[in-house]
Amino acid sequence: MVSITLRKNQPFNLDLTLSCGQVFRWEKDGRIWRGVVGDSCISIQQRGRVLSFRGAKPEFISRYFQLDEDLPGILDSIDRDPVIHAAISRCMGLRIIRQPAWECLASYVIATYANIPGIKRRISKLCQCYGEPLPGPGIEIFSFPRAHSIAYQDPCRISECRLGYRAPYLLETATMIAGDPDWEERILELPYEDARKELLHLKGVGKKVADCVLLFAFGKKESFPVDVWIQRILETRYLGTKPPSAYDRCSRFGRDHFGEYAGYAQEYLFCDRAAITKNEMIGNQVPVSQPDR
DNA sequence: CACCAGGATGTTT
DNA sequence: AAACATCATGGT
Repeated sequence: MVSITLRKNQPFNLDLTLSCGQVFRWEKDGRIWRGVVGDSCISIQQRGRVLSFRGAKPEFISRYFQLDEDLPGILDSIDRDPVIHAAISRCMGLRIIRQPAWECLASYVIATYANIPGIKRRISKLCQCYGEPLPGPGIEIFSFPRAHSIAYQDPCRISECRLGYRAPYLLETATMIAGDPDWEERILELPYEDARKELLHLKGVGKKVADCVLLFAFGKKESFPVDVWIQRILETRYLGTKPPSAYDRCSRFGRDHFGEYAGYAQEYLFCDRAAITKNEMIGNQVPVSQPDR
């Protein structure tokens, strides 16, 4: 058991960070969260400013949860209207996790047009079918499968994972990635727009999935993914429902309105989506200037 | 039982 | 460019 003591000016909320739907392989067991990152089975709990964990070194934990990022500074920079202000205060301590790139990519290809419990179940099954058993006590725990395992191993078992129409997308993208070992380094070095174009070549990767991968795996914090919830929030609280709001309009608005850390704003809005969309009070809309491009 | 979900793709206007 | 149908599955 190892511990990290968070600095006073470094807010962190483990529960929100692991439960808000950015990662899909963590389960809470009492006070303890258990999950797999890379080849490590990790258990971790938070008591106030103390993080206690097994299965990983402090540096690994710190990088995974991005504890070195200046969260107060980031939140201050995106705190530009009453809606995001309320979300920030309700979700204080939520951090964006630095995910392994392939796991993030594959997960969000699978995640399209499904709800979070269903996504978690499918990913769990995918790990059972194609992952490798990890050393540990008790029940068998599997790593997230490598791309070449999914691409070249028992394609019949894919049906067990109940991916539906996403299965061929995952198989094709896994094949592409398995044959392109340098893809992660290459994309990492590209700026947001260019990296996005690269990802969009992959099957099952559209704008939203690409933006999620850029935000959650490649550290592009200006990325502003727009799913149905974010679109709903923008329509009801920011942009109104005038034109059928296209993806590009919403995403560009997010980056223009919230700035270089728009991705954090997106994640706080998503985390607070239930509260934001509950009161359908008209007149609660944020007055914003919309540059029409 | 309806309706929806961290959408992408291919086709038609 | 924008609207549309379609896709498979499970949650609520």
